[in-house]
Amino acid sequence: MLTNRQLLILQVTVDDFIDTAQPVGSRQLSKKEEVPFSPATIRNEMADLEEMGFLEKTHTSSGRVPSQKGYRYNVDNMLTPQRISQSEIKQIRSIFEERKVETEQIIRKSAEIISELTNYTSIMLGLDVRKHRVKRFSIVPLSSDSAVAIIVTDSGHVENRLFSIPENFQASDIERMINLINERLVGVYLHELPAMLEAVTLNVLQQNNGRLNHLFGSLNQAMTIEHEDKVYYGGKLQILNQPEFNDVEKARSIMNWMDHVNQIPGIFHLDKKGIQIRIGSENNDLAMEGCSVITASYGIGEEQVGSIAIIGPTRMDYRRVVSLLDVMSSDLSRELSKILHGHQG
Amino acid sequence: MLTNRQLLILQVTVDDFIDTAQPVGSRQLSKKEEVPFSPATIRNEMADLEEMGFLEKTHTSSGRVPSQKGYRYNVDNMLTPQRISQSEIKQIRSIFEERKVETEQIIRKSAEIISELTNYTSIMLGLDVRKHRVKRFSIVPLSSDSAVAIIVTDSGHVENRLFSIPENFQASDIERMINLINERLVGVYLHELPAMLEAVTLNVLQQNNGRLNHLFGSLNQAMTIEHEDKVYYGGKLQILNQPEFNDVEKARSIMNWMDHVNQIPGIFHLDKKGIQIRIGSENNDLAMEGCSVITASYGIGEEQVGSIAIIGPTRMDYRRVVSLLDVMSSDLSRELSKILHGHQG
DNA sequence: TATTAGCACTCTCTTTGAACGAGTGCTAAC
DNA sequence: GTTAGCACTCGTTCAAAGAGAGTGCTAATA
Repeated sequence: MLTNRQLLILQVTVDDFIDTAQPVGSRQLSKKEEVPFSPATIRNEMADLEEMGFLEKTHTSSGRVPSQKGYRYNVDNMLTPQRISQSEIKQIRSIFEERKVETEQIIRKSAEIISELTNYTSIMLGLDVRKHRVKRFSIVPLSSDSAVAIIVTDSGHVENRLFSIPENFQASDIERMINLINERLVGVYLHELPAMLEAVTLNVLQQNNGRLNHLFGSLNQAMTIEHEDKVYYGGKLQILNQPEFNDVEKARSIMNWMDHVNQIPGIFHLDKKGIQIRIGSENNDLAMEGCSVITASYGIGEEQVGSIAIIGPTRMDYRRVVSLLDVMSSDLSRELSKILHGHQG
Repeated sequence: MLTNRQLLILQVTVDDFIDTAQPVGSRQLSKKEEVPFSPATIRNEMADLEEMGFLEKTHTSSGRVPSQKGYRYNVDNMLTPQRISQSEIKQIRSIFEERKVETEQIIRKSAEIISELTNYTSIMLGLDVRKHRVKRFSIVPLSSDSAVAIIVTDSGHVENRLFSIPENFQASDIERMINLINERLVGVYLHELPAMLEAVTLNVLQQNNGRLNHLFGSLNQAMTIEHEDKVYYGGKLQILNQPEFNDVEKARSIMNWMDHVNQIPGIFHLDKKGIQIRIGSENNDLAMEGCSVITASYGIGEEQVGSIAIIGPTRMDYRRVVSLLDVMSSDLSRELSKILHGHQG
């Protein structure tokens, strides 16, 4: 479809614009070693590329700028991986150095480091607690009418909920409840928990334990509270360094988007494994006009447990970011498998 | 010190500038009903006020703008409380309507609402967990070499820490440990916990329980991890609406300040009760040049347990914010006392 | 004596137009 | 097929000019 020369010119134009943020002119391009053509030739090719929709002009006599389609083509067909230097790999590995067992710490630090390496803002989704399994359930009464339910998962995560105790229940009732739940619900996935709890409640009712029924009812209510995904940001303000966000209005809308990113379906809950790139309007959000999001997922074995996102202008260094995310996600997968399988096994 | 007329002119100038963000001129002032003087008179008075340091000019022939000293004087001597409308009070009360028992929810919502009411950014410090008391301590082993320690406080807050189990310890050892700790440390303040745990460890050692000693050592280590204050933001982007933050550089530095506010001593850990106002450089931070912070503390009984901060430009509506914070903090104090005393009693 | 009107002056902001530079499209020459 | 040349377009920068808002000072006024 594109001639080799067009390919070259598109590539160099995109690279140059990513680098300088300035529209690329034909004269300027022809000065580069990689481009052994005269400005006039380049102009002709650029005109063709523009006609095909890969390049755009900001005004009649300006240089060219890659269009969204141009970036897309570049990303799909011309993206050679960038070599990640040893020192950068070392920096990534340093995340796991401290023998941290707390996955939250690891994720937090990962977000920081990937942001430092890319100079873009990163957002990481915390491990999806709903995929953890119940290890131990317990209840601590606080007063005569309230108690806190605690669930420890096999990964060491602790969830807790306050719930109220109906009148006339005593410690012994609660003791029985704890036992009932631990008997039946250990090993259950957290996302199955509300349903399973419901089932246990029903069972209790059938066995004529009518008394306990109220207690279970109250607990059920507390447990159904939705869990909001926890997100960790790295270099939240990096995005403001990009010249395209020099406008406060633009900056505000992107910051706002970032603050609500966990409520946006499809950003993190990827169906596909691996790395995904959304350019400009592909994000389906006006606030993200001019922004690209690159997401990578990592997992334990075949199961995908989390994802990383990098936010930048469409004029983003896709090559570098993709390569870095590649290293990062596979390292994360490996290390988390070690840590969590250790616990599970 | 100031004549009544000067006082009036200062007041009106401050109010007008707070409202419009434009330098206030003599002609403009003389048009107002409250100011029955000619522009020339006003000019004379303004010149005097400038000489005294209460007003400033942005350039030789501009109108006047309150100086930091001007705001300070206004705040200290001329701040009449603003009446808070019934509907606003209703809005504040709505925080407590849902019979939430989870203090975190209450604080989160408070941050939102105070920000909505003021149109400034709010920051709230979560209840200081170190002032809670241990209600129950427990340990859940995750694998042969790790376990999670869980502390439930009298307020229903749950703290947890992963720690590693040295070799050759069994469930029975851990059982003994839990019992030892629960025997001695229930009722202890969380901030005393590390020291108390240390004491228990020593005691264990003296009683020739040398074996358990290692286990305690590992736990101690995990428990000393510093607790970072949890902060909740309301309307984080409100500050960007203010014209003084139209500059991205300025916006970045204030956002950065906000992100690290919990590491700044003296913002939240007030010694004084009540409402405090820091204007511009009184915040001791270059990033906060041109910003004011108003903090209010709330508490349970005599004990101060948390605080609210409102961030805005120095050109902030002090009158309104102070009045709102007043209502808010006393409401919070009252409701939290109800909830937490309920548990403690 | 306190207040005000009048006036010259200052400074910012906006508009205007000219000069400049970078880039384009087209045509003709290579 | 490629390139040199040329007229043209558009954005940017700069200086000058004018408008507008405000000031300080002085003299007139109540």
